[in-house]
Amino acid sequence: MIGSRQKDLLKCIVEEYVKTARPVGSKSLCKKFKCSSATIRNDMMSLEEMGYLEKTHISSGRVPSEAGYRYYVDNLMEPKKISGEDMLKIQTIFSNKSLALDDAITKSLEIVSDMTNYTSVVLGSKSKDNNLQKVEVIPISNTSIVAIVVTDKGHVESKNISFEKEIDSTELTKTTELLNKMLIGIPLDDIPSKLEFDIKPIIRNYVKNYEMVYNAFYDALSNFASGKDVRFTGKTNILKQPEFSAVDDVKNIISKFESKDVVSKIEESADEVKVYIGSESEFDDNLTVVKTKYHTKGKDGTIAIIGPKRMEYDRVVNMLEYIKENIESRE
Amino acid sequence: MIGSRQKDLLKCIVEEYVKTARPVGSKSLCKKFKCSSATIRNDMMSLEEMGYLEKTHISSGRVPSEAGYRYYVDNLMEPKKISGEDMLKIQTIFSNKSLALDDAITKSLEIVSDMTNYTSVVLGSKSKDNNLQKVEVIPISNTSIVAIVVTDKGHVESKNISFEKEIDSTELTKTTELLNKMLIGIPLDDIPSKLEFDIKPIIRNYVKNYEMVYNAFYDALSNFASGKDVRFTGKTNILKQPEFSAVDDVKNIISKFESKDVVSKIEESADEVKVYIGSESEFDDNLTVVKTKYHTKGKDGTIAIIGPKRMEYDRVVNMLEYIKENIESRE
DNA sequence: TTTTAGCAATGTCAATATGCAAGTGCTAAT
DNA sequence: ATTAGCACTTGCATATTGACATTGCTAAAA
Repeated sequence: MIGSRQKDLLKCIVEEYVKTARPVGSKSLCKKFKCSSATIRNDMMSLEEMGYLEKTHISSGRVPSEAGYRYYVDNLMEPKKISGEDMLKIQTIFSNKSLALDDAITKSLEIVSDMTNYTSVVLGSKSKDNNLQKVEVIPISNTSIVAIVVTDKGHVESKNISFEKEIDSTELTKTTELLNKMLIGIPLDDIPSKLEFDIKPIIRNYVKNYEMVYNAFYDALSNFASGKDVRFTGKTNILKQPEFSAVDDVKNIISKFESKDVVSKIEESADEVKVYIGSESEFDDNLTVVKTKYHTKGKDGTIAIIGPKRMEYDRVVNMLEYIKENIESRE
Repeated sequence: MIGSRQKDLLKCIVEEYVKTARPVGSKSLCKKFKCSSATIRNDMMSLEEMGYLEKTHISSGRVPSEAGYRYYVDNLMEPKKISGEDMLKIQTIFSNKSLALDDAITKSLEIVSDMTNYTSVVLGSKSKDNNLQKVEVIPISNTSIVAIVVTDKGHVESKNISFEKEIDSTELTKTTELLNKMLIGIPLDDIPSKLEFDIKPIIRNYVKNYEMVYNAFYDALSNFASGKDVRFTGKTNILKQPEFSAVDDVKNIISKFESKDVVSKIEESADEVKVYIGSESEFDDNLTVVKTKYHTKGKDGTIAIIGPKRMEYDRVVNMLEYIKENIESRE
């Protein structure tokens, strides 16, 4: 079992390493623990045997292992009160009522990125719990229109639709009316099937060229249902961290940020703030992702901070909690 | 003056260096020019004195200088017919009429990115020559609405607007009607001043709480006028090029791609395909930007390819020309 | 039983040396 | 105008070295 002084020691080593990015030697901890370096070394050895510490090479100081960070986050870390100044900045953003919630979230995470030098991500799911509020059609020319779809949560998507042949405007109006009559209030997810099974049979009967019109709307509406929206801030911040001084690492991380499946890797289902260290992150073994789901009337989403494993866990966790609170308490 | 064999030599050196990324030595060119390495060296020396070649160090082979590339592009490069296969891919995209032009452009540049391993950019200006077609207002709740603005070219922008107090729906309708009556057909650029000087005096008289409503619309509409839309493809492609093997270069380039003023650096005013080498690019001394403005009925924009100075100029220029043609000939 | 002092062992890191390969500039001969 | 020959310069990859940090172990001390 891990002893009490060993816990203190592990905590010290993690925090020291987070601060300096250099392996921590036994000598440097003598004063703090009022004992000799040999004693520290003995404890270090135990901690290493338990898997909490590692050496970069045989005669280096110790560095926390993934398990070490894990233990630190779960058992040792003390909540670090977010500074008054930082708190104020974030609060100011959220109390500015004229700022749309989405923008407030993005802005607050920009601040966190700046303060921490990590990368932050906002991931909003558009379709969650959204019902169709209105379909609008605006004619642009004889052969093209813009279809606009609005949900009851205020999300808007538009699609330019071009037709092969000239389109009759009364046909369009009819179709639009029909769509509005039958689809208002329907959850976005249900729309594709509703279109196929309820609308299609009707439209076929009283709109000529119905296929052309129907296909266009089908495209526009079902596209909308699946949209996800990812916003990174400070993508390059993380590259400033000293652990990423090798070209390949840098390229690797950047290309992971650009990759298509970023959404699935970041999306979070837990309601509390959770910490995924290294391999736990499913993202990159050298990175830690701290994230949480937020939940508002209008929208669910994920906010996340991405940094090196050597991260200021206490600070980041608290900031994220604070932002989550601000998001959710803003009615 | 630059002699005829020297021109051939410069051409060879550029093309060889583009292919191999290694300084070109005199010996390697003997066979091709049917003379000894010493002769080549003499010519190389002249070319160096004229500023077209450089050495990386005193005993290395030669590398084209910026002026060398410039001369190559302006005088030596032969148009390299784009391969039938590549041509087909691009044509297929553009002939698919159901794909919106915007998407076709993006897709075709994705292909170019893949084929060349450079980075491509599409930059569309939203406001250019766009006139307001319609303003729509959709109520979401008692205190919030979505304002939707559509232009005659089919661009759509929406903005969520929250009000401090409950909003009267007839007030909104009145305002919307007024806006539509007075603004339809007006170029987007002129809208902010029109709002301020023509609309404000009227609205003040017959809408109570007019300030709240006015400000919200002012925000939404003037924001719209200034939007630009940038889409990168293959941001990390360029990092695969061997010249970017130093961490700092990589970080530097990535942060330039992320920076806010990317638009102004990429935007092009010339109608032909133009090549900006190194410092000419105003972007980064180690990069070349090949770009052109395209012009369609609906929209102007810029397409660009970003690569190392050591770029396959002939190939890239031709591809861009081909895509430009495809864009513009698609009525 | 726990802690400590002392010491050999082992690794990093930076500076220095060494040899090889590539390619040049110059000179004198063709 | 071209060429052959040669001394010279540099990069690069590979060892060599010494200074330094830190460890593990052992045996003595608390």
